[in-house]
Amino acid sequence: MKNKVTIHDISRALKIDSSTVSRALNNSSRVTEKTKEKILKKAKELGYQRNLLASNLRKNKTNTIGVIVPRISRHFFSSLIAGIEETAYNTDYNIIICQSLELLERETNIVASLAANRVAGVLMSISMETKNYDHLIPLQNGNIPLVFFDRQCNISGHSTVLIDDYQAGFDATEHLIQQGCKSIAHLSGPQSLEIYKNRYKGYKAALEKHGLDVDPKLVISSELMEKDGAESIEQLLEKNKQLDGVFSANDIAAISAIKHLKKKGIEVPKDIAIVGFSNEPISELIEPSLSTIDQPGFEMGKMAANLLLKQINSAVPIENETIILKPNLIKRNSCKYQVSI
Amino acid sequence: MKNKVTIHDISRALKIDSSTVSRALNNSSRVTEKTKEKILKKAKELGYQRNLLASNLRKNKTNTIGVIVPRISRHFFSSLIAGIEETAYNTDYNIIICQSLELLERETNIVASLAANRVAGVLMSISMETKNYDHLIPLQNGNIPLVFFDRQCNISGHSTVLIDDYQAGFDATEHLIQQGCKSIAHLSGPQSLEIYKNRYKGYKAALEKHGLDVDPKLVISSELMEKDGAESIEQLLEKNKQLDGVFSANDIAAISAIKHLKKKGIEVPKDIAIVGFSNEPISELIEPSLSTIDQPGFEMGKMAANLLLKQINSAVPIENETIILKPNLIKRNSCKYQVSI
DNA sequence: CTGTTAGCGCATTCAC
DNA sequence: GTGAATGCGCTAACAG
Repeated sequence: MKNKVTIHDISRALKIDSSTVSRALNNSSRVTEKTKEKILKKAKELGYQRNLLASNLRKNKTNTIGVIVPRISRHFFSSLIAGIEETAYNTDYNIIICQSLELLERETNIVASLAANRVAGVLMSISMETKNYDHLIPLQNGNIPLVFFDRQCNISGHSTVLIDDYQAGFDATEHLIQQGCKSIAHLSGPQSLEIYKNRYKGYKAALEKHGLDVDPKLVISSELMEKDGAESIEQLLEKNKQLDGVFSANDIAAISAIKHLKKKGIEVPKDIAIVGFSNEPISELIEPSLSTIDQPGFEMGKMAANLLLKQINSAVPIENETIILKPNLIKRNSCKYQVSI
Repeated sequence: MKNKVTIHDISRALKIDSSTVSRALNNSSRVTEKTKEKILKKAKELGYQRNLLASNLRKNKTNTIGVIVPRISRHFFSSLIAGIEETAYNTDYNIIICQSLELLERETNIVASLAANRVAGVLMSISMETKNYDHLIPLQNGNIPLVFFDRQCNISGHSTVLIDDYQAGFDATEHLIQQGCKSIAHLSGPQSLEIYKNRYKGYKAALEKHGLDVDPKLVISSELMEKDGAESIEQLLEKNKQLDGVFSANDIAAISAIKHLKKKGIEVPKDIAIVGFSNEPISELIEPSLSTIDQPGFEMGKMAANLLLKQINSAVPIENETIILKPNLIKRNSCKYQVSI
């Protein structure tokens, strides 16, 4: 049986005008408690359910925010989404989740779809493929606020939440140095993305601080996918006589590299420490000696959502903010096959 | 600058009635190719963007499906969501993601909200707290199709996608037996949920098949949260002189139990094998000996979404289906601290 | 405080 | 094939 109960039904049943019913249902102060009660009672009796579509159309705003991530199933992003959902739930917003899969074409379609759905705002982490931002125009046209997270975007006019990648790179590398590593390699990502540039800068800075050379043979850039980790570590071993530590700019490549080493049973002169990002609860178990630098995904999600809500709820355009979160180095003991950040 | 371009604007500009514009934009066959072209051109020129809110209100249906999971950040669910998103994207649907956090109250609110938003359908995995299903009535009232996944629900009239939990429990237990374990404990979940009942049944069946006793002292039910794993393993060690293997009904508890054992440096007479669900890419690294039973989350998401779409797109109510996916036991060598399923 | 009026933007009847 | 009229369900403006 279809639910066709509208405010008019309860208006008719009570001989009260539908506008008053609407007001009562919205808990307006300009309705007597008595009539409010009567209306609410009748509404429940008839099984009334507000049609938010109509309400949103009339008000020309929705209670939905769009979220675009490269890949939902990566733990950093899923915990980030959890953070967004948490604050959205508390403020009566829904979230629409979309994944770009690092593809510009998908990102373009998604943006258009979100704009057509008149979302109240958009939170996004741009794809690796994205080099210019024409596809974001529909949001601009629709006057839809946009907040970036994790991956920085070179266009002005938008708030951003980032992790201090420089610091993360620095901390990770310094940690390896403190464990006695001298010859430390770096698996880096596409230099078109700020996050990888900054992690690399942190790596360099830590080496320099401790008087170690920055050897180009020790740095390999890739897309940091599954296959890249194994390939890169292989190359590194070939090219370098000595290799004490590896700082990986993400977890996927780090894990792949470790798997590769384990599979080949490679014993290198010194322990290898590999550092990438991961806040998997499970990661602790990999090695008792594991050190990690946690990316605060959940926190970041909450902050990004709050930033966006501020924009949504302010009548006038407000100043953009950039929030930089500190990564969290969790040190453990030795440094064999460490997976971290 | 606000995007206020409606079909009326392009109607006015072209001196063609808005209804024709609407038809053209919907690619109706009852519009000349010529006028269609003119209209599409003008639409692009003016930067027209269809207002899906209005369209949906008029058609009384949306292009959005709601997804309710206990917790987004658990890998099984996030990869499941990725599967749902994939098929949704390909069929021009959006997905609204909500997490119940295993709380009935939240689940209730979420259901009401989705109903109010007139989603086209709902995919859900009920929370552990959910014992009856009154809170699903809004969906029924709204005639909104509902498909369950992962966790079975004892009400009829809905399609379901499940993993063969009996088989998973059986496989995991038999694997432990084959590794030489005789005294195998089981960390089970709330017996109100079918999945845990069935995993337990599989456990029992495997023991019986191999002529081993089913000892009640070896079975502990809990909510399988972080704290439960450690507590349960502690209790098991206290109560049992011998303990060769443990089959854990989920990964959270299993990981917690392993951590606890490692922390206390407990050496038990024989190896302990702990089996829980996890398809983390990282899990392989925990122990070279790790065996896992993968839950096909992505696949399940796709299947569930397809089932729902079938319901949504059929004019008449269609027969319910139950799809049972096989778990995937990936055997590795020894059986020390195994985390799987 | 409550009722009246008038749309939000679109799609779907009907006519012609 | 196209136009004119109508209303999806709700809220906001204005009266009173």
